[in-house]
Amino acid sequence: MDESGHPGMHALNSVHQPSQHRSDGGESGLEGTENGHETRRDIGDILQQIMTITDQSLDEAQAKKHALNCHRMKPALFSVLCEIKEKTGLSMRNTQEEEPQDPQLVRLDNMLLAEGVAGPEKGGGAAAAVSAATSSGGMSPDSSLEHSDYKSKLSQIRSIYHTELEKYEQACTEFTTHVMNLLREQSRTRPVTPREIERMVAIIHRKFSSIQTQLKQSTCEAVMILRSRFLDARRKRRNFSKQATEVLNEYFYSHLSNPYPSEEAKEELAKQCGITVSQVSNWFGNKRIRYKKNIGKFQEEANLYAMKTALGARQGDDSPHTPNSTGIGRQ
DNA sequence: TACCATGATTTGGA
DNA sequence: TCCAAATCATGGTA
Repeated sequence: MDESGHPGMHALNSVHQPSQHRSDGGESGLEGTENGHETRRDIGDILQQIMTITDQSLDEAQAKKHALNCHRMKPALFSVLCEIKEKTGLSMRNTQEEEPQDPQLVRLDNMLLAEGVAGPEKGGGAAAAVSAATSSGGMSPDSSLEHSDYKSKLSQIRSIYHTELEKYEQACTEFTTHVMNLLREQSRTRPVTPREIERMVAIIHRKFSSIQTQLKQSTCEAVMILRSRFLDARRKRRNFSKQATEVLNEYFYSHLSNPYPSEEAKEELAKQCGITVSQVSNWFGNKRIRYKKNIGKFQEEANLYAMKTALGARQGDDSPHTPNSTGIGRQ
């Protein structure tokens, strides 16, 4: 390989062949280095000063440091050291960079977003859980208290999550700034390349990111526990109100020949009873099968509602009820 | 506490 | 997807 082609070598070349770059013989730079001997003496001199700097008092050392910083050879030497360091360090560290995004973190982020813990505050998870509960036919007015409890607990989790996240982000920023300042300060006395600073920042971010992952994980667990408690609660059976049962029974017995309410009828009944369409479907399913199994037992109830229906029909001609029948069968 | 009532869920068929 | 049938799980009551 042609070493002279390496960018790091330009600095050295400029030391060895000053005449190529500076022909004016000015004060600064490398005038007077007609051969390599003087250059080598210069470098040896600098190295000697660096080696002895630890044996000196603070004041002396500061003065020496200043003198070194102002030395005409310093930029060139520094540049070469940086190049060498970059070259030797890269091969070892390249493997650590450009890590793909952790799939677990992606899952956690998605879940927190879906639950309404991360991202903009909205109905989110509470609404999702409630909708899951209602779609399977579970939300009665009684559960509104549980719902508000769920929402307030989720809100607490959200608040804690955001506070902690903010703390971590602030700590990360502060620590990064501190380290960067430290490295910049050190770069005056030792070769620290900008890429090295970037790498250090990336390392710090990775460390803080792993802490954030733990926070996200525990937040997800808390949401899951809360959610399972809420969904378990929905399984608790609550009897419908007397009025709701009456409305359903009225419809059932007045449509005994065909007790299969249409989707519209179910929606209307659900609205009247303060229950969901699924609950109406469940109720009719249970009622049909139980009536069919034991018509005798339900006869009294059937008569009662038939009477009610007849009374209603006599009071108003526009009665919504259809004529009664004794047998169940789909039409 | 046992028993019955009842709402919800599961399973299998059309 | 809707329904029947069976079953589960809980509420209410004697």
